[in-house]
Amino acid sequence: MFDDSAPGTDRPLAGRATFLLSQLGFHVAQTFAARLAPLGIAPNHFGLLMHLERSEGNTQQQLADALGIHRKVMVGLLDELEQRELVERRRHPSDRRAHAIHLTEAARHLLPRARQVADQHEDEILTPLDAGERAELVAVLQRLAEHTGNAAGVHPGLHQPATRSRQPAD
Amino acid sequence: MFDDSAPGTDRPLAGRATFLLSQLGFHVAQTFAARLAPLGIAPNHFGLLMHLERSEGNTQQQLADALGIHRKVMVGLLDELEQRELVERRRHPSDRRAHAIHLTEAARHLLPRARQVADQHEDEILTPLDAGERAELVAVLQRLAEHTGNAAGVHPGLHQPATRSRQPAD
DNA sequence: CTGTTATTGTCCGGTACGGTGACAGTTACT
DNA sequence: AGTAACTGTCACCGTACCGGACAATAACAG
Repeated sequence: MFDDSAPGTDRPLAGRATFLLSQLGFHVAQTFAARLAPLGIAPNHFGLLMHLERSEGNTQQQLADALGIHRKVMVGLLDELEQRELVERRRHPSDRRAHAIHLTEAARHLLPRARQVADQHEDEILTPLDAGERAELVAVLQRLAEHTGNAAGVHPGLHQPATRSRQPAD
Repeated sequence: MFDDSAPGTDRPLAGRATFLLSQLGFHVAQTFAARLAPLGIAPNHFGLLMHLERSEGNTQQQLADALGIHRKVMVGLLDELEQRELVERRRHPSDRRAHAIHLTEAARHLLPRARQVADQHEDEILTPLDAGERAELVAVLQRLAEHTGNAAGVHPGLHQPATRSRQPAD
């Protein structure tokens, strides 16, 4: 595994923070998707549901803006969530061309479980670190994330297929 | 039943290390691909070229094993690199059915530039951190990466697009 | 009030990519 | 020799992304 540990000449990939971030980020996304799969949702669904919790009745356009994605992607996302009966497209009270998106009761039951999954996942990923190190890591990552210019809580890869159908076979 | 979820005040996504890792990892991959694009190669090409530097004359199968990908992916990767005249498929001295992969002179000229791009990229990403914090971050990330079980230096998303030149316009 | 323009949400088609199965050439084993 | 195993390649297929176009509705000018 640690074959290419050539010290000296050029820094190996595993010594670059950028590579580690990309590698870990990918792994985290993969495993989180696998953990979430039994609940019938993908990570992007989870993010959307969490956002919906605080923005009941918003239009699809508002949601798309908030998550930094295109309206078309929101259509697909909501289609999937609606099919799982986690959201409802109701009539918007003041704008009849828009939909007011609401969480269903099922979603309110699902969300705590999903959050628990996320907590377990986080705990597993951070196993090697103690509490202090975890807090410090989060603080550092937040500083880095802030510097990137990405809005807080907005995942730039939300348009991606969200790593679906990757059964926890590995 | 268990109303343990305080509505609206749960830990936001931006407070989870897993989300930050995924978000940052994606952003890093994106921007690195953009930075590497002018050189005519993608991040996975870069990783392969770096590996080839130390394993001249290996077969495609050996390379695929080392990078943790399938032989078929290696075919495509080498096709692209060969088209850019960065690698050569020579006759394997002892096994006539296999190819011996070698870097070209152009690749030896390109690699230092690519490494420089990677250094600049790393420096930009880590701008908010001082030298001590950077070293500590790398150390922590290495511990986490080791715990995931992924081989060091092997990017689990090597099969993914990761290659597309996403304009940093957004 | 009427007509024009902008917005919302949806659908459709082209395009590219990842993943799978089969295939020729070569080697290794009996 | 003859057969099994391996390497590298190709062709196929299902799927996801991206663009434009569209109906319905709203907002606004005159």
